Amino acid sequence: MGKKGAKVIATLKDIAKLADVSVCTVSRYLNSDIVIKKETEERIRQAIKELGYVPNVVAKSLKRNETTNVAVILPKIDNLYYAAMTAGIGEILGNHHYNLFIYEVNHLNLDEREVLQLMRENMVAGVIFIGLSYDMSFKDSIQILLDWNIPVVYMNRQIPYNGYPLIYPDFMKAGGLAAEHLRGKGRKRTAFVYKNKSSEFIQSNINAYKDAYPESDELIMIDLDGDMDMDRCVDRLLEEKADSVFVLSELLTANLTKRLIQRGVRVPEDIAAIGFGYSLISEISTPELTCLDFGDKEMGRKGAELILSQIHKKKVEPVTVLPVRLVEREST
Amino acid sequence: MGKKGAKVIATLKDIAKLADVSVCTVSRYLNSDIVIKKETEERIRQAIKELGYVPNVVAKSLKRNETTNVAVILPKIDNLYYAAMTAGIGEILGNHHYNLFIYEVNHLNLDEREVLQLMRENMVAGVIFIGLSYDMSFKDSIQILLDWNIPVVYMNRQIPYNGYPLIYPDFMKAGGLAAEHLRGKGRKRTAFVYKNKSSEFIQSNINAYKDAYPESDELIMIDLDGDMDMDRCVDRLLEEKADSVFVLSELLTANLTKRLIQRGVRVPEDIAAIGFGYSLISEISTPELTCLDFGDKEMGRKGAELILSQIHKKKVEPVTVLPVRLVEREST
DNA sequence: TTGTATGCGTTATCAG
DNA sequence: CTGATAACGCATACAA
Repeated sequence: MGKKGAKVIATLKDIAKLADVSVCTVSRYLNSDIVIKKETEERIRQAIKELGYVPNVVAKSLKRNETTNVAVILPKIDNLYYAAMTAGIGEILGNHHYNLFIYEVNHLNLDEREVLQLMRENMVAGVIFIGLSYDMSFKDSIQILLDWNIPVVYMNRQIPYNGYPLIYPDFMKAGGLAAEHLRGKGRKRTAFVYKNKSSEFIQSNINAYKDAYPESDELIMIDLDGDMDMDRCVDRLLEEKADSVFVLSELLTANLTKRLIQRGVRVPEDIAAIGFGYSLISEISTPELTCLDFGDKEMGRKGAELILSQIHKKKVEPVTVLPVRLVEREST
Repeated sequence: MGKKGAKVIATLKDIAKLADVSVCTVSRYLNSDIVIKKETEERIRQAIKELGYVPNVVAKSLKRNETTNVAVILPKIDNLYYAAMTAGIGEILGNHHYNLFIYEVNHLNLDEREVLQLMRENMVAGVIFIGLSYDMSFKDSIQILLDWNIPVVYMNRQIPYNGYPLIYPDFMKAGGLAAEHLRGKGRKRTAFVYKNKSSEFIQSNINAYKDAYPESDELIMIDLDGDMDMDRCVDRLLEEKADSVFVLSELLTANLTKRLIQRGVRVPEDIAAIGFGYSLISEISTPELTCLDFGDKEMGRKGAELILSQIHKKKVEPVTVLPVRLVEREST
């Protein structure tokens, strides 16, 4: 349609012919390492323009045995936190002219080994894993990528160093920030409310909390699993005469706060609420929620830098811990 | 380290040698079109296993002059709607063993032409654009992809057909659903509240509304731009004695509702609120918001199918309009 | 400063 | 049923 039927794709050879030089000279011009005579350069430039030449990075990748594609493997892309991390990753990658592959493992009907094999089949330059706190996925099988010399970054989970760089927010500090904040508000009977968290994750938060606020009462632990629904959770809070909740999820904080108010409990007067996570959820809630900002997007940026450094054969820190921030709002 | 120093990557040639067959036989075995003698097949299988062979899809792509990578170009990935669409796209692509590239154009410091060139450089099999309603990006420059024989789908915007398939929710129907709903609730003085929408978009919503509810009072139009902040918007609603608002954004609906309640207006008793968009925002809000579900994820799925069909040289509908659903909750 | 020749790993076209 | 051999588009060692 456009110009003259099916457009044929111009290659290096075509422009070499048109510019009356060798393929190799054109390649040199494009990758501009070596100097070229001004005159021939002009002919090449003309030919490129005339034929609308676009380089073929697939061929280049094959030849150079490397791509500029980085893969992100995550549990769920339509989740504000993972999306924010992904945005940060994409920003840095874009700045460095790298492309971003997304693999949402929930959708992929493949086992871990197959997903990892996909990475190598596609010759990705590096892989960033975004981990769920209650999910052990890939933690062990990742080794195979290292065997294949594919750089890896593991993001958002505090796990022991195991040969690939880790980057995660300072979850320990989070517990401490919450503790100090609630102490400042004169709260002593705090409940930990959570769902789908590993016991190590819970325990380390408890420790951080107690360290920062040793004179607090014994923590009331509420795991929202099967039997324990939101209403029973509220019952429990009232029975225990809790004066505050520390919820390990922003959405859970919003839902719990809403339920408390429906049940006639005043927030923060009767029970103060503070939650994990800083997105529009805590801002939309009524009352607006005091929450912990884990800097998801910044973590994405930093993680991308970690993967790029490795791709460029630079040494990187084994473990990067990012600062956490407490955002005070109405719910405390 | 792993096994024996730097692991060498096995190629077809290597397994051919080990299995004592020709390269081409191995290739045939892998792509299993033609039948192979049982015995040699077994030798090949053995060799593949022994050498841990993984195919190189970059080489394959070069040879076959096509990839299995689909690009999604969107304004912002850390946005619930676009993320939901992306999730739908990824689900279908994954099922068909296609990979998903993400290009967040806000981040890319490139002009449109360069972004499109990126698509061809990387030999993507197809491109899905996710459009903002107030953004004209790429609408015209897309033609160049068609010239290059790269299939395209344009998602989430109602624009005139221009040579590439369109898929979007039935925005017209949305206005109608809202109108019918408010009529059913006996509301007559409705305000349209919006921000960053094109005048065509506004106008077509007005038309849809009036068609479905002709006996309604004249609509009160409130554009939340520079001067018009949320508080002035509330003032205006009270002055005009509005009994309902139809907000063309879910987040805006949540914020407006919150502000109304802070100002002592009862929702829905004094003013009923209904908004565009169905995500956790409307569920978290107090009161929970009646809203219009545009089926973002499903649109993603359908869009992915559209691109796959084109890649496989099948004819596709020029325009696909997806149904919209009204979700009734507390705010009306 | 430029050209020739080779190969990256794969598929496809021939023969055998 | 199987095997040479030639591409695909590009980068590069080596010559000139």
